[in-house]
Amino acid sequence: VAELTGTTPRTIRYYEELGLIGSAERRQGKHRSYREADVQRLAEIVRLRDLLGLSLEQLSQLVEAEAARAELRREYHASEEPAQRRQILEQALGHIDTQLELVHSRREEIKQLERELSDRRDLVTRRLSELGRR
Amino acid sequence: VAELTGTTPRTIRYYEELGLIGSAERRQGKHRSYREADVQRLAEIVRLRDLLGLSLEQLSQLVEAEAARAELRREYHASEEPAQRRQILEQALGHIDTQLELVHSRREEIKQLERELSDRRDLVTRRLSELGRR
DNA sequence: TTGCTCCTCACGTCACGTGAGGTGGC
DNA sequence: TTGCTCCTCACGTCACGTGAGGTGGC
Repeated sequence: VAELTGTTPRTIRYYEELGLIGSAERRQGKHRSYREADVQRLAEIVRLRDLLGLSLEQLSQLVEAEAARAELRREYHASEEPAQRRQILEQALGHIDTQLELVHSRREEIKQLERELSDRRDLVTRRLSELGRR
Repeated sequence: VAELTGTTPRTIRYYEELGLIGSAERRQGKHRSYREADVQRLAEIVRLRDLLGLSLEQLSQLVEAEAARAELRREYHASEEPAQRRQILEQALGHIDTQLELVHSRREEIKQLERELSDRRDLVTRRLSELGRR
Protein backbone atom coordinates (compact mmCIF):
# COMPACT_ATOMS: atom_id res chain seq x y z
CA VAL A 1 0.00 0.00 0.00
CA ALA A 2 2.90 2.32 0.74
CA GLU A 3 4.27 1.76 -2.76
CA LEU A 4 0.87 2.20 -4.35
CA THR A 5 0.37 5.55 -2.65
CA GLY A 6 3.93 6.84 -2.92
CA THR A 7 4.72 6.88 0.78
CA THR A 8 6.28 4.69 3.46
CA PRO A 9 4.75 2.24 5.94
CA ARG A 10 5.82 4.51 8.76
CA THR A 11 3.94 7.46 7.26
CA ILE A 12 0.78 5.38 6.91
CA ARG A 13 1.02 4.27 10.54
CA TYR A 14 1.61 7.87 11.57
CA TYR A 15 -1.48 9.06 9.71
CA GLU A 16 -3.48 6.32 11.37
CA GLU A 17 -2.12 7.40 14.75
CA LEU A 18 -3.20 10.98 14.07
CA GLY A 19 -6.66 9.85 12.98
CA LEU A 20 -6.11 11.26 9.51
CA ILE A 21 -7.11 7.87 8.14
CA GLY A 22 -9.19 5.30 9.99
CA SER A 23 -7.54 2.46 11.87
CA ALA A 24 -6.98 -0.38 9.45
CA GLU A 25 -8.44 -3.75 10.24
CA ARG A 26 -5.97 -6.42 11.19
CA ARG A 27 -5.80 -9.82 9.59
CA GLN A 28 -5.24 -12.95 11.60
CA GLY A 29 -1.79 -12.05 12.77
CA LYS A 30 -1.33 -8.33 13.29
CA HIS A 31 -0.81 -7.13 9.74
CA ARG A 32 -2.90 -4.19 8.68
CA SER A 33 -5.27 -4.86 5.84
CA TYR A 34 -6.58 -2.26 3.40
CA ARG A 35 -9.40 -2.13 0.91
CA GLU A 36 -9.21 -0.46 -2.46
CA ALA A 37 -11.20 2.50 -1.12
CA ASP A 38 -8.63 3.00 1.66
CA VAL A 39 -5.84 3.08 -0.91
CA GLN A 40 -7.71 5.68 -2.94
CA ARG A 41 -8.32 7.90 0.04
CA LEU A 42 -4.71 7.68 1.14
CA ALA A 43 -3.45 8.41 -2.36
CA GLU A 44 -5.64 11.49 -2.48
CA ILE A 45 -4.27 12.71 0.85
CA VAL A 46 -0.69 12.22 -0.30
CA ARG A 47 -1.48 14.04 -3.51
CA LEU A 48 -2.92 17.09 -1.78
CA ARG A 49 -0.02 17.11 0.65
CA ASP A 50 2.59 17.04 -2.10
CA LEU A 51 0.95 19.21 -4.73
CA LEU A 52 -0.58 21.86 -2.50
CA GLY A 53 1.77 21.59 0.47
CA LEU A 54 -1.07 21.21 2.97
CA SER A 55 -0.20 20.47 6.59
CA LEU A 56 -1.59 17.38 8.28
CA GLU A 57 -3.85 19.62 10.33
CA GLN A 58 -5.30 21.20 7.21
CA LEU A 59 -5.73 17.75 5.71
CA SER A 60 -7.52 16.60 8.86
CA GLN A 61 -9.99 19.44 8.53
CA LEU A 62 -10.48 18.64 4.89
CA VAL A 63 -11.07 14.97 5.62
CA GLU A 64 -13.53 15.94 8.33
CA ALA A 65 -15.42 18.21 5.97
CA GLU A 66 -15.39 15.39 3.44
CA ALA A 67 -16.93 13.02 5.98
CA ALA A 68 -19.61 15.59 6.79
CA ARG A 69 -20.40 15.89 3.11
CA ALA A 70 -20.60 12.11 2.76
CA GLU A 71 -23.17 12.16 5.56
CA LEU A 72 -25.07 14.82 3.67
CA ARG A 73 -24.99 12.74 0.52
CA ARG A 74 -26.72 9.94 2.37
CA GLU A 75 -29.42 12.40 3.41
CA TYR A 76 -29.49 13.63 -0.14
CA HIS A 77 -30.28 10.19 -1.49
CA ALA A 78 -32.85 9.60 1.23
CA SER A 79 -34.56 12.92 0.73
CA GLU A 80 -37.21 13.70 -1.80
CA GLU A 81 -37.54 17.38 -0.97
CA PRO A 82 -36.13 19.41 -3.86
CA ALA A 83 -35.41 22.33 -1.52
CA GLN A 84 -33.18 20.20 0.67
CA ARG A 85 -31.47 18.52 -2.27
CA ARG A 86 -30.72 21.95 -3.67
CA GLN A 87 -29.20 23.10 -0.42
CA ILE A 88 -26.93 20.09 -0.22
CA LEU A 89 -25.77 20.48 -3.79
CA GLU A 90 -25.03 24.14 -3.30
CA GLN A 91 -22.92 23.41 -0.28
CA ALA A 92 -20.96 20.83 -2.26
CA LEU A 93 -20.48 23.39 -5.00
CA GLY A 94 -19.05 25.91 -2.56
CA HIS A 95 -16.62 23.36 -1.25
CA ILE A 96 -15.41 22.38 -4.69
CA ASP A 97 -15.02 26.02 -5.71
CA THR A 98 -12.83 26.73 -2.70
CA GLN A 99 -10.53 23.89 -3.66
CA LEU A 100 -10.55 24.88 -7.30
CA GLU A 101 -9.40 28.39 -6.48
CA LEU A 102 -6.52 27.04 -4.42
CA VAL A 103 -5.43 24.61 -7.12
CA HIS A 104 -5.84 27.14 -9.87
CA SER A 105 -3.70 29.81 -8.23
CA ARG A 106 -1.06 27.16 -7.58
CA ARG A 107 -1.06 26.23 -11.20
CA GLU A 108 -0.67 29.88 -12.20
CA GLU A 109 2.36 30.23 -9.95
CA ILE A 110 3.97 27.16 -11.44
CA LYS A 111 3.13 28.35 -14.93
CA GLN A 112 4.86 31.66 -14.20
CA LEU A 113 7.95 29.81 -12.97
CA GLU A 114 7.92 27.66 -16.09
CA ARG A 115 7.66 30.75 -18.30
CA GLU A 116 10.66 32.34 -16.64
CA LEU A 117 12.74 29.21 -17.09
CA SER A 118 11.57 28.94 -20.67
CA ASP A 119 12.65 32.53 -21.37
CA ARG A 120 16.10 31.83 -19.99
CA ARG A 121 16.28 28.75 -22.16
CA ASP A 122 15.45 30.80 -25.23
CA LEU A 123 18.14 33.30 -24.37
CA VAL A 124 20.78 30.60 -24.12
CA THR A 125 19.72 28.89 -27.35
CA ARG A 126 19.79 32.24 -29.14
CA ARG A 127 23.34 32.82 -28.01
CA LEU A 128 24.31 29.34 -29.08
CA SER A 129 22.96 29.83 -32.58
CA GLU A 130 24.76 33.19 -32.80
CA LEU A 131 27.97 31.38 -31.95
CA GLY A 132 27.28 28.88 -34.70
CA ARG A 133 26.79 31.53 -37.34
CA ARG A 134 30.28 32.98 -36.98
CA VAL B 1 12.89 41.16 4.28
CA ALA B 2 10.88 38.31 5.78
CA GLU B 3 7.66 39.95 4.65
CA LEU B 4 9.06 40.64 1.20
CA THR B 5 10.04 37.04 0.71
CA GLY B 6 7.05 35.43 2.38
CA THR B 7 8.89 33.88 5.31
CA THR B 8 9.84 34.62 8.89
CA PRO B 9 12.97 36.16 10.43
CA ARG B 10 13.69 32.86 12.11
CA THR B 11 13.65 31.02 8.79
CA ILE B 12 16.07 33.53 7.26
CA ARG B 13 18.45 33.13 10.20
CA TYR B 14 18.16 29.37 9.90
CA TYR B 15 19.04 29.45 6.20
CA GLU B 16 22.01 31.62 6.99
CA GLU B 17 23.08 29.18 9.69
CA LEU B 18 22.91 26.31 7.18
CA GLY B 19 24.88 28.27 4.62
CA LEU B 20 21.98 28.23 2.18
CA ILE B 21 22.31 31.98 1.92
CA GLY B 22 25.46 33.96 2.70
CA SER B 23 25.92 35.58 6.09
CA ALA B 24 24.33 39.00 5.95
CA GLU B 25 26.41 42.02 6.76
CA ARG B 26 25.62 43.72 10.03
CA ARG B 27 24.92 47.40 10.37
CA GLN B 28 26.32 49.43 13.23
CA GLY B 29 24.42 47.66 15.92
CA LYS B 30 23.88 43.98 15.19
CA HIS B 31 20.98 44.14 12.78
CA ARG B 32 21.39 42.16 9.57
CA SER B 33 21.36 44.20 6.42
CA TYR B 34 20.32 42.94 2.99
CA ARG B 35 20.75 44.17 -0.55
CA GLU B 36 18.15 43.90 -3.24
CA ALA B 37 20.04 40.98 -4.79
CA ASP B 38 19.89 39.10 -1.47
CA VAL B 39 16.14 39.57 -1.33
CA GLN B 40 15.79 38.25 -4.88
CA ARG B 41 17.87 35.18 -4.17
CA LEU B 42 15.96 34.42 -0.98
CA ALA B 43 12.62 34.88 -2.71
CA GLU B 44 13.70 32.44 -5.40
CA ILE B 45 14.70 29.86 -2.79
CA VAL B 46 11.37 30.20 -0.99
CA ARG B 47 9.58 29.87 -4.29
CA LEU B 48 11.33 26.65 -5.27
CA ARG B 49 10.78 25.28 -1.78
CA ASP B 50 7.05 25.99 -1.82
CA LEU B 51 6.21 25.23 -5.44
CA LEU B 52 8.42 22.20 -5.99
CA GLY B 53 8.67 20.98 -2.41
CA LEU B 54 12.47 20.83 -2.50
CA SER B 55 14.32 20.01 0.70
CA LEU B 56 16.91 22.40 2.05
CA GLU B 57 19.60 19.94 1.06
CA GLN B 58 18.37 19.88 -2.52
CA LEU B 59 18.23 23.66 -2.48
CA SER B 60 21.78 23.80 -1.17
CA GLN B 61 22.98 21.71 -4.08
CA LEU B 62 21.06 23.88 -6.48
CA VAL B 63 22.52 27.05 -5.01
CA GLU B 64 25.96 25.50 -5.22
CA ALA B 65 25.48 24.60 -8.86
CA GLU B 66 24.22 28.12 -9.44
CA ALA B 67 27.37 29.54 -7.89
CA ALA B 68 29.52 27.30 -10.08
CA ARG B 69 27.64 28.52 -13.13
CA ALA B 70 28.13 32.14 -12.07
CA GLU B 71 31.84 31.44 -11.93
CA LEU B 72 31.63 29.97 -15.43
CA ARG B 73 29.83 33.06 -16.65
CA ARG B 74 32.74 35.17 -15.54
CA GLU B 75 35.04 32.93 -17.55
CA TYR B 76 32.61 33.15 -20.39
CA HIS B 77 32.81 36.90 -20.52
CA ALA B 78 36.59 36.79 -20.19
CA SER B 79 37.03 34.19 -22.87
CA GLU B 80 37.21 34.80 -26.58
CA GLU B 81 37.41 31.17 -27.65
CA PRO B 82 34.13 30.21 -29.33
CA ALA B 83 34.68 26.56 -28.41
CA GLN B 84 34.82 27.37 -24.72
CA ARG B 85 31.86 29.74 -24.90
CA ARG B 86 29.86 27.03 -26.61
CA GLN B 87 30.71 24.52 -23.92
CA ILE B 88 29.62 26.88 -21.15
CA LEU B 89 26.36 27.69 -22.89
CA GLU B 90 25.57 24.04 -23.44
CA GLN B 91 26.13 23.28 -19.81
CA ALA B 92 23.76 26.09 -18.87
CA LEU B 93 21.21 24.70 -21.28
CA GLY B 94 21.37 21.27 -19.69
CA HIS B 95 20.85 22.78 -16.27
CA ILE B 96 17.83 24.77 -17.37
CA ASP B 97 16.33 21.77 -19.15
CA THR B 98 16.58 19.67 -16.00
CA GLN B 99 14.67 22.29 -14.05
CA LEU B 100 12.15 22.75 -16.82
CA GLU B 101 11.31 19.05 -16.83
CA LEU B 102 10.73 19.08 -13.10
CA VAL B 103 8.53 22.16 -13.23
CA HIS B 104 6.63 20.95 -16.25
CA SER B 105 5.74 17.57 -14.77
CA ARG B 106 4.60 19.34 -11.61
CA ARG B 107 2.35 21.56 -13.64
CA GLU B 108 0.87 18.55 -15.40
CA GLU B 109 0.06 16.92 -12.07
CA ILE B 110 -1.65 20.06 -10.83
CA LYS B 111 -3.50 20.40 -14.11
CA GLN B 112 -4.79 16.85 -13.74
CA LEU B 113 -5.99 17.61 -10.21
CA GLU B 114 -7.70 20.74 -11.46
CA ARG B 115 -9.40 18.80 -14.24
CA GLU B 116 -10.78 16.26 -11.78
CA LEU B 117 -12.14 18.98 -9.53
CA SER B 118 -13.59 20.74 -12.53
CA ASP B 119 -15.36 17.57 -13.64
CA ARG B 120 -16.91 17.15 -10.21
CA ARG B 121 -18.02 20.75 -10.34
CA ASP B 122 -19.71 20.17 -13.66
CA LEU B 123 -21.49 17.14 -12.28
CA VAL B 124 -22.90 19.13 -9.36
CA THR B 125 -24.00 22.06 -11.53
CA ARG B 126 -25.71 19.66 -13.91
CA ARG B 127 -27.66 18.16 -11.07
CA LEU B 128 -28.58 21.60 -9.82
CA SER B 129 -29.97 22.66 -13.18
CA GLU B 130 -31.91 19.40 -13.40
CA LEU B 131 -33.49 20.24 -10.08
CA GLY B 132 -34.42 23.67 -11.36
CA ARG B 133 -36.16 22.30 -14.44
CA ARG B 134 -38.71 20.29 -12.48
C1' DT C 1 10.10 57.71 27.35
C1' DT C 2 7.22 54.29 25.08
C1' DG C 3 6.73 50.63 21.32
C1' DC C 4 8.27 48.01 18.22
C1' DT C 5 11.64 45.11 15.96
C1' DC C 6 15.94 43.07 16.23
C1' DC C 7 19.28 39.96 18.56
C1' DT C 8 20.99 35.32 20.68
C1' DC C 9 20.35 31.10 23.14
C1' DA C 10 17.64 27.15 23.85
C1' DC C 11 13.82 24.23 24.32
C1' DG C 12 9.46 22.74 21.70
C1' DT C 13 6.99 20.93 17.63
C1' DC C 14 5.69 18.83 13.23
C1' DA C 15 6.25 15.09 10.11
C1' DC C 16 8.20 11.66 9.73
C1' DG C 17 13.24 8.42 9.50
C1' DT C 18 15.70 4.84 11.55
C1' DG C 19 17.44 1.25 14.09
C1' DA C 20 16.36 -2.54 17.88
C1' DG C 21 14.24 -6.68 18.78
C1' DG C 22 10.58 -9.77 17.77
C1' DT C 23 6.83 -12.20 14.90
C1' DG C 24 4.28 -13.98 10.60
C1' DG C 25 3.50 -15.51 5.70
C1' DC C 26 5.64 -17.67 1.09
C1' DT D 1 14.82 -23.40 6.93
C1' DT D 2 15.97 -18.96 4.79
C1' DG D 3 14.42 -14.12 3.39
C1' DC D 4 11.61 -10.81 3.40
C1' DT D 5 8.08 -7.79 5.27
C1' DC D 6 5.40 -6.71 9.05
C1' DC D 7 4.93 -5.26 13.94
C1' DT D 8 5.80 -2.08 18.19
C1' DC D 9 8.50 0.94 20.95
C1' DA D 10 11.56 4.70 21.11
C1' DC D 11 15.12 7.76 20.01
C1' DG D 12 16.82 10.77 15.98
C1' DT D 13 16.23 14.32 12.40
C1' DC D 14 14.63 18.12 9.49
C1' DA D 15 12.73 22.62 9.28
C1' DC D 16 11.54 25.59 11.59
C1' DG D 17 8.16 27.87 16.01
C1' DT D 18 8.26 30.02 20.28
C1' DG D 19 9.21 32.07 24.45
C1' DA D 20 13.06 34.26 27.63
C1' DG D 21 15.81 38.00 28.37
C1' DG D 22 18.31 41.76 26.45
C1' DT D 23 19.55 45.67 23.03
C1' DG D 24 18.84 49.30 19.28
C1' DG D 25 16.42 52.69 16.13
C1' DC D 26 12.15 56.09 15.37
